[in-house]
Amino acid sequence: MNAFFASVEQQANPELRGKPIAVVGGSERTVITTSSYEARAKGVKTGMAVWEGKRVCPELIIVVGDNRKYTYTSSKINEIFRDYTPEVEAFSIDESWLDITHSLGIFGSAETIAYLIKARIRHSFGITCSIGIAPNKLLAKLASDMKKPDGLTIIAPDDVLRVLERMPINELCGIGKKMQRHLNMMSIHTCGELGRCEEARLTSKFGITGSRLKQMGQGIDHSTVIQFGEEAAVKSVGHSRTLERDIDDPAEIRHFLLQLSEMVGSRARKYNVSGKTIHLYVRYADFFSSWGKQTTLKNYINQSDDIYRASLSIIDTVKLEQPVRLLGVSLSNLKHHAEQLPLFGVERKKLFATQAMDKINDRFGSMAVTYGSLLPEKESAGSHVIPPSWRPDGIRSVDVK
DNA sequence: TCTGGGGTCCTAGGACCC
DNA sequence: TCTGGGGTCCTAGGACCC
Repeated sequence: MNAFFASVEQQANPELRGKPIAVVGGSERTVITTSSYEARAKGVKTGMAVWEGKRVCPELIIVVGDNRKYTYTSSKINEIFRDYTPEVEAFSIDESWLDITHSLGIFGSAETIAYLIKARIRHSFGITCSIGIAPNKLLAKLASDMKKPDGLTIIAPDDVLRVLERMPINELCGIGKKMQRHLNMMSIHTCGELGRCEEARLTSKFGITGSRLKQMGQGIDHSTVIQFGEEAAVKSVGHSRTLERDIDDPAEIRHFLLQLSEMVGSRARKYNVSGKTIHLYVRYADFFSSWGKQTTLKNYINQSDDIYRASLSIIDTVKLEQPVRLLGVSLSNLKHHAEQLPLFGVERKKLFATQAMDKINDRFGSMAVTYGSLLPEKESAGSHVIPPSWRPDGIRSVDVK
């Protein structure tokens, strides 16, 4: 989708149409997550602080995002995709891959399907998208980025090498700033040059990634489209929060750790996972210095207070050098189970209490019921996030071990 | 009033076991 | 007395994506 969050907001509120708008988060130190094309024309970019966006575009309209709108719209759009092939993989909330190899006989050509999809999305939701048609996922993604907004780009099999010849390497999904710099220093600037580079030269510098890089330069990608329900199981569940102001009071830090632990715990329980590695992340007030520490326990846990205790045990080993800007807690080394583990005695009672809490919070919003010590933060607590693991069908598949 | 939040994958070094 | 090689698990950190 093009400028997805901003487009959805402009549809929801006609007064925003045709105007420069920026969608932001709810907290004080938020950044711009998406801006409309009208705003982009003035230089507004994703990741900018709000004041920065206003500086380059004084008439910028700030809209606080509503993730439920976006997840709902995304689900409906993916339903449209599945009218054309069951092989649909959601890459993020606003991007999907469709393998239409086996649909061509029914609908005619790839181009026909693309036009049908574009028309239906425009008709149903009033938003535009850019579609890329190509022999594989790497090239389809590249093609979809070549014309925005409202694009349709086809890279035919016998056209691949011609398109790649002068294409800058950083246009490929997977080559970021650092990799671009490394390759540039090796005098590799275009995909054509990357594809022709001797493999040994790349592998000696990048290891197995080097072989993959050469293939990318040649437009080779053997990865398959992974349908809903077939995705790899989640590997970690985490939350982090930039605090409204920098803090150094240990009691306040513990307070936020409990809040994060509850957010992580409730989501882990919703996914039916527990984990035995807890990772704590701290960013200091100067923004640049930060550290992460992890600890691995003997047992798998997903109760909020267990996660909280583990994160305390980590932070207690550290002497904080500065006030804290951001705190993060994440749970990994996960085990997926079909249902809660059987427990006895106090643990069993605690489980029932937790399940009751989770049920209430599911219905009335996260943190409708929470730990007493978190009450002052009730309002700002669990904001609705869209993790990358978010899928139109709900959560990712579960591996039952 | 500087600069969010959710992930995955890869590498490197150390501990430990056989 | 001094020594090899395979493997797993753990921690820390970086690059990349949206």
